[in-house]
Amino acid sequence: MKRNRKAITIQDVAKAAGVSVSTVSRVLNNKDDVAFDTYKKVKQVIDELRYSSSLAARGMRSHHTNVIGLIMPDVASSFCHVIMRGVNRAISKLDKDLLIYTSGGGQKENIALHEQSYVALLNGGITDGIIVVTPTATNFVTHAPVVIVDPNNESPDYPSICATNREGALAAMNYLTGLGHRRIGYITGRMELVSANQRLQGYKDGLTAAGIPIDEELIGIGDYSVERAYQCARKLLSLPDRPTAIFAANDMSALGVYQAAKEAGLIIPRDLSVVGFDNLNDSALMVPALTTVDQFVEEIGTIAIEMINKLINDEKLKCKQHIVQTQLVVRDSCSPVQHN
Amino acid sequence: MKRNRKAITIQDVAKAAGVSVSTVSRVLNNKDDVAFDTYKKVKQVIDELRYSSSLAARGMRSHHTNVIGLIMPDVASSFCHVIMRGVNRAISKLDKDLLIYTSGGGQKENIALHEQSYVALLNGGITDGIIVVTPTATNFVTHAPVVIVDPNNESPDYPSICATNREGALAAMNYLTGLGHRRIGYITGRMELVSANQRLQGYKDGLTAAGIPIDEELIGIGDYSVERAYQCARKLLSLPDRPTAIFAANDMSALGVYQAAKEAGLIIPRDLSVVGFDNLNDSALMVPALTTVDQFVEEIGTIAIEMINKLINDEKLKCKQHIVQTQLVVRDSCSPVQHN
DNA sequence: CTGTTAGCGCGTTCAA
DNA sequence: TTGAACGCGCTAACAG
Repeated sequence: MKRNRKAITIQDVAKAAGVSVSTVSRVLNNKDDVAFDTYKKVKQVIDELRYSSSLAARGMRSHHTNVIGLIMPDVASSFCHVIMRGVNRAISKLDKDLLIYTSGGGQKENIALHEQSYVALLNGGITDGIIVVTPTATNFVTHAPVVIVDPNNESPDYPSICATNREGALAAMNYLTGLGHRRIGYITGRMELVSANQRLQGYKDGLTAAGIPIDEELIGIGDYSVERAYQCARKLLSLPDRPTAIFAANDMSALGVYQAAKEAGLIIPRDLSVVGFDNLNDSALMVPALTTVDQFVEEIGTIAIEMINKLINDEKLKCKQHIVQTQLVVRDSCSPVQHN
Repeated sequence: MKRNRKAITIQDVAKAAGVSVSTVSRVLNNKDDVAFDTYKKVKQVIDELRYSSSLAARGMRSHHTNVIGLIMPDVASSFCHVIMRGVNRAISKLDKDLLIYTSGGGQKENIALHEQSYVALLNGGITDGIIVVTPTATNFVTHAPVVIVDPNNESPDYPSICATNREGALAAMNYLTGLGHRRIGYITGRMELVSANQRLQGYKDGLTAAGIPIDEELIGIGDYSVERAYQCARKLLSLPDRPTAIFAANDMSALGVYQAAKEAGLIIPRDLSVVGFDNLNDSALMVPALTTVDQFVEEIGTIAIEMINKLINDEKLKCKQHIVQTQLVVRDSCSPVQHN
């Protein structure tokens, strides 16, 4: 491999083709006022030199780059993967490119700063718009549009996408109470996010609807991670009057419950019913297959792209807050409550 | 939210602070030849205006950006996640930033083109160096350094990182043959990659070492995906003289085997032993916990960053091809062969 | 210590 | 239809 220390510029192409830089520029941008012969020749030289114009310079000059930025809280979670997949698929139909940044891996404190500095970074002429997923930061400095997936409670009203979290959680709870469960534990998500609050609300509403009083002891504060959920589940399962079912705020947390249950010698669903939220790929593969609330994460990614794209094109959004319907998916992780 | 259509530039800061742009630039880059008072004032104005310098312009001018690019084949696989995690962690200690691009989601044919266009894009002044993971493309045009994780067979000798795949696979095979297995199925990885070939070789060497002839019928061609592996496993398990053990080229493929086994009514490990490769988080959570070969993926990500960083600093690499040791991790998915 | 000047690579006028 | 000149936002060289 030859590592050409110097990049080839539009100038090199112009020289090699015997034309001026502006002509090359015209060819690059498919302007139609170029003689076909010139066009052909320049094209050929471009290929030969394997020239590719500099995103930096292009963006700086023309103030748009056809690149969309995506800022994710982490890379460990399936949720993020699926978002990425949706985003990626939608964008490939748009003839735009995608640049991703991850703010994870740092301290909680720094994440917000990272997020903010990254929207600034991406905005420095290399990105036309940015999608931020489950932000820790509440505010961003940007001159390009921003769309938020699952916004922070404190966020000003950026355009955003959210699922019907409360309704989904409620459906799950109705299912559980319908099976006869009355001691139902709950493990929350990252409570600074709108989604986590809505799901918790759905849990509470579900109890109320079934005439079951809310027992704060049955609510563990999680953060959408396996580890945290595992800790919460351990605590719940060691309660004197332990719950017969646990509703976890996302599938990862349900996985934590599985672990804790296994450790406690409890068989799911015989001894403990479990419901998750998200319906990512993993949930169908878990043993037993996890009953969960589908929030069509991939679709969320797709919609995010559509929204940001409209914003970039200065089109109006039909609604600033886009709502995605959730849906309960029943699998094998729940059973009627055992009386013995 | 106010969306300032016009970004604030270094000029605005200079004007507001009553100094020249170069002074602002000095402050930004922490040059030490600035009077403390001036420094303080400029800093303050920067904060007030919430100014953040443009990566594009900066990169174009100074020819380095402190940003490293990462190009990944997909986002669906845990492998990629873990790589990202390792990369992310290593980079946070370096005071550099990371930009990720995913070439996945497209047709096989296009992936290579995507990869190539992306190294060109990232190289256009916005990235100091690039890491490419399991490339489909074999060649890249770039003036900045490139490091490859798990290179393509056809790749020219870019600096790269690879695990001791053959040795790891051999260890797994020795373990299986040690348990008495003689009909051992194998599901390959993406055969255009060095890793996949080496693992297959380890499988074959393992058989040979145990005096077992190689039966091509027992080798299914996978691609590191769950789906493909599932298909292969189905075929293997429906063989008249079906294998008593299946070695899958990665953990995802092992998951596919689990599915096929379940469908066929086979209990792991009683009726079928399974070994994977990678040891990603998932493998410990599978039921039964998967015996697999750890290839320290997170460490690979870390090393990739170290390598690209040296290259960026024009330091010499100790070795162009970095080798990471693999190690067999025994869990619950294998048992001695049953004679009945 | 600070300001002035000259580009980085590119797209976009405006003339020719 | 093409080319020359200008400026995007920034840093580095050189003056002062």
